[in-house]
Order: sequence, then C-alpha cells, then structure tokens
Amino acid sequence: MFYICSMLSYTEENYLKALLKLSFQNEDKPEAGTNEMAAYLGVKPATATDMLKKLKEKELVTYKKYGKILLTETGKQNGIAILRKHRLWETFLYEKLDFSWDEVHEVAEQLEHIQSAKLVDKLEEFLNFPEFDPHGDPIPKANGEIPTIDKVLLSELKENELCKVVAVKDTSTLFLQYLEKLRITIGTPIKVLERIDFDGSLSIQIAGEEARNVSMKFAESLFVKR
Amino acid sequence: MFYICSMLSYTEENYLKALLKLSFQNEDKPEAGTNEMAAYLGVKPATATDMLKKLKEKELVTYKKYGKILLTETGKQNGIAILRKHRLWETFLYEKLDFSWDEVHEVAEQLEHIQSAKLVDKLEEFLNFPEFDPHGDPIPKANGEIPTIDKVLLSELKENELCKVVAVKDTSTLFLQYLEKLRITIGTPIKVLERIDFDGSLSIQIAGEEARNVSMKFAESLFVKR
DNA sequence: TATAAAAGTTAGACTAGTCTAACAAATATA
DNA sequence: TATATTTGTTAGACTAGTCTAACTTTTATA
Repeated sequence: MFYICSMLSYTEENYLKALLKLSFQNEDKPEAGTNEMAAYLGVKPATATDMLKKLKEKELVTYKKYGKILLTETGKQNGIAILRKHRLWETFLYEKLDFSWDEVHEVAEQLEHIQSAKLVDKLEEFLNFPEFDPHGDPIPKANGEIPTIDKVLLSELKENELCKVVAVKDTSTLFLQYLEKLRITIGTPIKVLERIDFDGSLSIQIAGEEARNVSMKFAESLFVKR
Repeated sequence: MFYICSMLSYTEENYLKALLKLSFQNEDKPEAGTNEMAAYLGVKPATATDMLKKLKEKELVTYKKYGKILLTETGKQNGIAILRKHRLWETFLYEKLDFSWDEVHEVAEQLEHIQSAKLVDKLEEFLNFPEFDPHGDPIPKANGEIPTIDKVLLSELKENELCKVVAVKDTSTLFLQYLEKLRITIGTPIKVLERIDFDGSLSIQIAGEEARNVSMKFAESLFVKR
C-alpha cells in the first residue's frame, strides 16, 4: 500500500497520466501502443520509446520491445494520484474562482503537478469531498478508489425517455461552449422527443424548454443518467 | 506598461525573484553580485553567470562582465508578478486551507510558477484583496504597486512603548514555531516593559499576559507598528 | 602600491527531454 | 504466404540547466 512515489519528474507524471487515460479509453484491454501514447502527449514516437525505458526501469510500466505498454499497480496508483489532483483543482477553479467549464483544464494541467500531500487533502476537504469534477468525471479518493456512476450516451436513449446530464464525453472548448449556449450543465434534465433515423440526430427538450434538434455527434458526446 | 512576459522558464523566474529579493535586502543599492545570487539560489557561481547572460539577452537585467547585476524595469515587474503570486498563494494556504505559518512557503514556491493571469486575479478577489500575506509582507497589486506600512523592529522600541506585531523579518521554521508557542501572530499587541542593556534582551508583555524575557535576536526578528 | 584574497568567467562535461533520419519488427492484405 | 503498410526502435544531435576545474579581474590589505 505504499504506492505513491513523489520522486517523479513533471514529464514522467504526464506519461503516467496519459497511460492511465488511454487505459480508460481502451476499456476492454488497458494497454497502449508507443505511437498512440506519443500522439496523445504530442511528442514523437522515438521520444516515447525513450521514456518508456525509463518508466520500465522504475517499474511503473511493464513492456517489452515491440510489445504493448501496461501500467504496473504502482504506475497506476501514481497516475490516479495525478488525476485526483487534476480533478480537484478543476473543481476548485470552477466552483470557487468562477472559471468557466472550458477554462479549467489548461490551468489544472499545471496545478496537478504541485507536490504536497497535505495540499491535496486539504483542498479536497475545502471543496467538501466532491465526487465528480465540473465535467462530471469522477474524482479519485485519497486511497485510489474511483467513484462510479451509471451513465449512458444521450444517443442510446429511446424516444420519450427522460434523463439528466451527468458528464461530458468530449471536453473540447467548442463542445463545452456550445453546451453553455444551450444552457446545458451537469444536472440539466433532458427529454428525447424524437429520433431521426436518417442521420442519427435527435429532437430533445432541454429543461422543459421548447424542442431543439441536435446532431448524432452531439448525442454521442454527452453522458446522461436515465 | 507591457511588462509581464509569460515566456519565462521556471528557472528564469526563480532568478528574477531572487534578484528582486536581494534588491529589497540591499535597500540602498539594489544591485547584486554573481556569488551572492548563486548562494541565494543554491547553485554554483558559474551557473549564475550563464543564466545572467541569458537574462541580459532578454533585457531583464543590465550587467557587464565583472560588474554588478541590476534588474531592468521589465525584469523588476516580472519579479514583482511572481512575488505577488507567491504571497497570494501563501495567503490562500493559510486562510483557506489551514496551513500553518511555517508550512506555506514551500508549497507557494511551487504555486508561484503557475501561468494564468486570470487565476492570479481571481484568487486575489477570492481572498478579498489582501494587502499583506501571513508573514505580514506586502502583496503587490496587479499593477505592480507594493503596499507599504511603517514598521520598526521590536528591538528599536523604548521602555513602556506599546505596539502591534505587523510582520516577521525572519521566516525560518524555528522562529515561526517559537512565535506560535508564544501565541504571537500578526496583530498581537506587545508592551516593552524593560530593556536589558547588558545583552540587548527585552522584558515584554504579550497580549496582556505576564511578563516574559526575549533575546535581542528575537527582538530583531519581529516587525511592529507603534 | 604590490600582492593576496575574493569575486567572477570560461571551457568542457553531464542529464533530461526532445528531435530527425534510418532501420527493424509486426501486422494486414493481395 | 509474400509483400506492403504500420508500428516501434536505434543512433546521433540539440537545448536548458547544471556541474567542476582552471583561469581572469577586481578589491582589499599589508
């Protein structure tokens, strides 16, 4: 149970976090490839290969030449610790400092690397132990547990189904700003009025307002709870 | 008035801050020497020389070989911006997250490098535009102005003078913890009962409690307002 | 004022993280 | 299954920031 190692560089932390995120994406098999990882981090594959050797040396990942990359338990816990910090800071920025949905990420990318166990725990307490961040993503607990919530994509609902927004799948600025324009936020109730099979678009009712059409791309970017 | 440049590295920021701090210390002449600066930053003089060339290139300092180092106006404003962040974060940690006097500095050293103009200004607003940090040091305003307060060392007071603690000169953990033990904090009233000429020590009354002796070293580490 | 001491600089080397270009292995497909 | 494509690795180079060791300039002092 002595997983979190504080002697990681800024860069190493970013690699671990990327690996963790990729493992969430590829749910069935939590591995990643070198190119995939490099693309995610915005570096060249050669660079990723080098770092991988270092992470392997430190027993944070298992991998062999030309093989897939997998986080060790230590690597995973370290990644989770960073994700925890990231999401707590996002929550702080959104709730206490009036940052908007799409502004929090960039600053949290920096704040997540601050080293101080006390700071993280005090921050969590100050925020009243939030379970989800402003995007609806779960905030890992101090022990590494990650809260869950059952959610489905808006696109999976049938006609006449009612739901509440619980998270965004796409966190791009464009999408988040569109959501703000539609006055959709975490918790907003939505009713599916009609499904247009032709292009997968939906006619929905947002918070009891008048009907509005949204694209399939939109419906596949929003998580809701029935 | 377009002073703050955001393209400074973590290290460059530290050099500018060090130079600014040294210029406060050497009040009469705000210059510094290479060795002095290196010592302050915990690097070797050779390293400081290299960085100086870089800072000169960027017009953040003026200096010539074997000469003294002086911040340019741009350099000074950048230094002040970092100091502002440092002291705002210290205030946040102390007031909102219950950090103790002597714990805030280390974490603020990291937080001061977060790049986001919005963050700093929102933080200042969230803290209600504090003028002084937990150690009583002035927090620079967004425009670079630094609040002042007239303060003297406790050691300068005469017998029977009354005062209030406004800042600490020494910010070492040992001193801060001693202050906590004595239940002295910013704002605590103190009366000088007796000055012992033999060793410069004082007999003082803290917040109306019974008399207590403090050393000359102590009296020279605490700033008060008459 | 000559010289010793202090202060500052240069040259060359190292590490972490990055790149490009060339190559090797694995996989997909004709 | 042979080959083309994709994926991943190696080698060599670069930058920022650091070091040590040797050297130079300034300053303090005998």
